Amino acid sequence: MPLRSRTRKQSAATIKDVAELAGVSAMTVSRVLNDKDKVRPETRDRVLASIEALNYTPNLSARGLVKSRSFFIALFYNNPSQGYVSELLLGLLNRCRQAGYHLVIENCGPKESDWEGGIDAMLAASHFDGVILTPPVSDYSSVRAALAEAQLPYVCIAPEKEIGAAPFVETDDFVSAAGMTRHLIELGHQRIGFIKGPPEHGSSAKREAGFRAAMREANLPVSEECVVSGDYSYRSSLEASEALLALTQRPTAIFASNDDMAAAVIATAHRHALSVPDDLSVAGFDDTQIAATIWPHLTTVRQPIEAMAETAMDLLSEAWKADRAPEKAQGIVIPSELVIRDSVAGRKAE
Amino acid sequence: MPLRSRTRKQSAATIKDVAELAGVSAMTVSRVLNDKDKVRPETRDRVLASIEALNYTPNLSARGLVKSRSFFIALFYNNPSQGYVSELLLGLLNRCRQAGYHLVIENCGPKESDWEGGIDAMLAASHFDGVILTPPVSDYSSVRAALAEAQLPYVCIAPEKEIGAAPFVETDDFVSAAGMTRHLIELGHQRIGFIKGPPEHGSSAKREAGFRAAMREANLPVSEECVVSGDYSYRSSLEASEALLALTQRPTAIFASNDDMAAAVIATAHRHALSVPDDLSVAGFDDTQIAATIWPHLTTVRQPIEAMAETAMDLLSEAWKADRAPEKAQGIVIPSELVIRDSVAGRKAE
DNA sequence: CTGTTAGCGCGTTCAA
DNA sequence: TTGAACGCGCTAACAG
Repeated sequence: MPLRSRTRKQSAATIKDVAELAGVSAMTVSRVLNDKDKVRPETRDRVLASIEALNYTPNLSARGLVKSRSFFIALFYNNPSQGYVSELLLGLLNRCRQAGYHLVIENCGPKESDWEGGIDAMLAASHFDGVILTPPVSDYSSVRAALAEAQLPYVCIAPEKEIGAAPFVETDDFVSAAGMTRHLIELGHQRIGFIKGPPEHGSSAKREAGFRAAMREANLPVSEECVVSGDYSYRSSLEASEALLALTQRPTAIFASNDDMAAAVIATAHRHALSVPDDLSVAGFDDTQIAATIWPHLTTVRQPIEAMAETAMDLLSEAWKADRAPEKAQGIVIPSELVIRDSVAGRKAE
Repeated sequence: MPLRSRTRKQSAATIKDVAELAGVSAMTVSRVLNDKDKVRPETRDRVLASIEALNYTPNLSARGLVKSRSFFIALFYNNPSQGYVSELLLGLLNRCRQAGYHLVIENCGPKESDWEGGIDAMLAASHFDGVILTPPVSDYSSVRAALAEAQLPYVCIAPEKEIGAAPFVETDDFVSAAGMTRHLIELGHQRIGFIKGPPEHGSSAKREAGFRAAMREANLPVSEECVVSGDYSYRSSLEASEALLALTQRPTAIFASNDDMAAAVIATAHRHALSVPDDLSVAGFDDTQIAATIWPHLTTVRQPIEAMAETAMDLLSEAWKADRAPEKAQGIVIPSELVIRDSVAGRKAE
C-alpha cells in the first residue's frame, strides 16, 4: 500500500511539489495534466512519475477558480418514486465519475411554488456547471426560466414537451403504453381499466393517449368510468382501484400508469378476494424495484431509467463542448420494452 | 421577480462589486458575511443591501481555496435497499442545505474489494470535508483506514461496533428486535421463524440476538431449523421463507430482519395459499416505503433513518468545530418504534 | 471598527 | 518545448 510521502500534517500535495520533484516548473506539470501543448515525452514521463509518487490530484477549488468552473452538476428532483431516483442516480454516478464531475442532489420540495423564491439565489450560490431536471421539475417553467437566465446548461428528463432549446431525454411513453394495451387485448381483455398519472407529469398524458390509441385501433370502446385518476402514488391508486372494482361491469384487466399504482391495484384486488391474475390482470409501468418485489411479480414496461440518465450526462457534455446553445433542442428517445411477468393472464372464458 | 442587475454577460457578482457599490472595502464585506468581527450596524446594512441588490453569493471555489475547504461532504453507500438510501438522502439534504454544504454520493460497488484500489486516490482527488458511511461500508476496514490516514472526519451509520474514534449513529437493533418478538409472543405465537440478515451488516447479528433474547425471556425454545439465513434482499428471502414454510412443524409467525425480506415471505405465503395474517403472521424491520406499499401492510419496526441522517450531519459539524478528534468515539443511538399494521395477528386457536 | 497586503493552487499570457 | 509573471475571488494577518 503506497503511503503518503508527505509525512507531516496532511495537506495534499500541490502542483508545485510535483514540479519540484520532477525538476520542472509548475507550468509543465499543468501542461501534462491538461494535455494541451505537447510536452517532450521524457519530461512528461518524469512528471507523471512524480504525480504518482506524491499521489497528487489537482485541487478542484483552485482549478475551478481560474476556469470559472465548479466541476459539479446538480440533479433537481421532486419526490418521485424512490425506485426512480435510485436508478437515476446509478446512471448519473457512472458518467460523473468518468467525467471527473460530482453530483449534487437538490430536492425541490413537493410543489413548484416552494421553490420560486429560492431558485435564483440557489443557482447563484451553487455555481453548478450544469443541471439535470427530472419530472415533474422538467416542466417547472420558473425553474427553466431561472436556468436560462443564469445561462446554465441543463437537460430535461421526460419533459412534457420540448420547450426552448434545452436538450432532453425521454422514453416513448405513447408507444409503450399502446404496446402494453395491445398485449392485454391480445390476451382477450376487452374491458380494460386505466389509472392515470398526475397532470403535472408529461408522461401521464402520453401514457393515457397510448392506451386509448391501442383501444381504438382494436375497435374497443373506452368507457369513461374505466378511466380514473391517480397521481403516481400508491395511496391514490387505492381509491382509484376501489372505484374500478366497484363497477357493476368490472374490468378484467387494469393498466396502471406506474408500478406503485399497480401495486395498489393488486392490494385492493386481494382485499376483494380477487386473485391476480386469475380474476384480474394488472399491468404497471416503469419496472422499478417494486415490480419484482411484490407478488405476483408485475407485468410492466421497463423504462430504461439508467440509460436515460447516462444519456442526459452525455447531452450535458455536448452542451459544454459547443460553446453556444444549439439552435433547436436535441431530443433523444430511448425505447422501453415490455416485461412480461406474472400479473397478467389471458381472460377467463365466461 | 428581481432581475439580475448586471446586464452584460452573466458572470456572477464578486465581493468587489458588492464592496464598490456599498462604498467599503472587500474585507468589510467578507466580515459581514462571516460574522466574525463586528461591523458597525450602518455599514453592515449598506453591505447587506448591496449584496441583495447584486444578488451576490460567495464563490465557493475561492472561499474553499483559502480556507482549504471544499464545502462538500460525501456519502459512501453500497447497494442498500432503495428505500433506505432515499430516506437517508432526505435527512442529509435537509441539514446540508442549512449548513451550506453539498452532498456527493459515491457508490462503493457491491464488494469491498472493488474499492480497495481506488479509495486512496479518490479521497485525495475529491477533497471532501467529511464523509458519511452507511452500512455495510461503515465496517469496511480499508475504507476506514483510508479515511483515518487522510485525516478526514467521518461518521458511521450503524456500524457493527465502534472502532477507533469515529462518531457513529445507530438505532437500537437489539431492543427493537426483542420488542417485536415480544409483540409476537404476546399474541400467542410460540413457534416463530426468523430470517437473518447478511453477516457483513452489523445490524444482522444484533437483530438476531434481540429475537433470541426475547424468546429466552419467555422460556420459548428456538428451534434452529426456524432460523434461516438471508441477505436483506427480497430474492434471498424467497428461498428462506420457502424453507420455513416447508417445515413439518410450520411456524405461525415469521420475523424477517428487514422489510424487503418480509415482503418475500408474504409472496411465498400467497404462493402457498396461506393467508397473511390469518394463517401466518409476518413482521419486518425498517419501515421503508415498501412496508406500507405491499398488501397486507407490514407490521414492522420503524427505524428513524431520516433522524439518523440528520444526526450524522450534526456529528460531522461537531467534528469540524473540535479541531482534534475526540478521545473516545461519540455514539448516538436513536430508538426505533414498533409500527403495528396488518400483517400480524393473534395466533388462531388450534 | 475598517482598510491594506499577501497568498491559497492553478491556468492563462507572454517571453525565452 | 519550457518558464515567469499575473490574476481568478476570497480571507488571514496585520496595520491604522
